[in-house]
Amino acid sequence: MGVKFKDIISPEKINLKDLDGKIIAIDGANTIYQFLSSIRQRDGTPLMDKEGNVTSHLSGILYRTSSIVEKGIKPIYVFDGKPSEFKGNTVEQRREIRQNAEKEWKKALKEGNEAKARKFATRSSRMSPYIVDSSKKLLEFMGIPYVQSFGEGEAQAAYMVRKGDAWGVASQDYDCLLFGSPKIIRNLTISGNLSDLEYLELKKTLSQLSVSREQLIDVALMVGTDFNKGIKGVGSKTGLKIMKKSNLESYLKEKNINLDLDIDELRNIFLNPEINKDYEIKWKSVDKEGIIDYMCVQHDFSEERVLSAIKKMGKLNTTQKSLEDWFK
DNA sequence: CTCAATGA
DNA sequence: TCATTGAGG
Repeated sequence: MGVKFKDIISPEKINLKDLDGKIIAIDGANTIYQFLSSIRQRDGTPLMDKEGNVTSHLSGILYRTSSIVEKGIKPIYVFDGKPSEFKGNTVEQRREIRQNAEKEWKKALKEGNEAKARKFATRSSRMSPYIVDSSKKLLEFMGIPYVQSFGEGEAQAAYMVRKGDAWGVASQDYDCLLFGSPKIIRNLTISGNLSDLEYLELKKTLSQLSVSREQLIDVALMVGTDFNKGIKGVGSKTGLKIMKKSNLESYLKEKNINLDLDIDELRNIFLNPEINKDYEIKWKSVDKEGIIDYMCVQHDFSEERVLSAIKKMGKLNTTQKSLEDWFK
């Protein structure tokens, strides 16, 4: 879910056109999870091929990626590696929520309550190895590069932006700020064409809040992150106030609160994450035969629609080819 | 979520 | 051109 910073963040509204020509590192886990949650029938059933394999994520990746490529964006997907040992509680909690949601979904289906069914189905989405593997496979056919992180994908993506390999990170999670991504895009959708696109700069955000990145991380630790529970009764606004007149250690001491975790170790998750520096970014031309076999033959997608998506990918290939030709 | 058809 | 709607797999 990420840290709850919504109330203290003031994003800029931007247009898709503003991203023309930009390399965007896409938070794969975040994006795919959203596809799995939202691409469903009215009763909550996900899209599936004839064999019953879920295909919602493939639909989302194919159509959104081809559309943003058509708009001039050069995407790189970034996948999560091993979850941090601190994430254990969060992982466990999410599994419970998922399992409960699945029960409620089936119950609502029996009752014939479509709205309720969909609501719970949305929450039952799960990232299986199949989901990740099939996503990577599709990206390979599409010629879209992806990077495998060692740990958190957001940390890897942030590194890539700092290094200049990408212009910004696309993710819904504010965690990217904590990981130090200089630029963040939220709501990178194709329907959110009009004005929903949000743009955040780390520098601007910090100066608006009058804190350092280190202080913002401490605010997050008070509010609660995927890696720790946080302090009861402290939200982002309160946390910010505390940080401005005190600091985390003093506050904990003053209120006699024990976080039960090594604070410096928590800070290090954001400040010194393990990064995969051995990656290659290259956009290739679409494997038209491969993509049609994979999507249409193996997963029952409409050939007409897949072909139209392939067509949109053309923008990327021509730029890439002309560049390659130039250096030959 | 995105597509494509539809009608304003 | 734009908003709406049902289907997609």
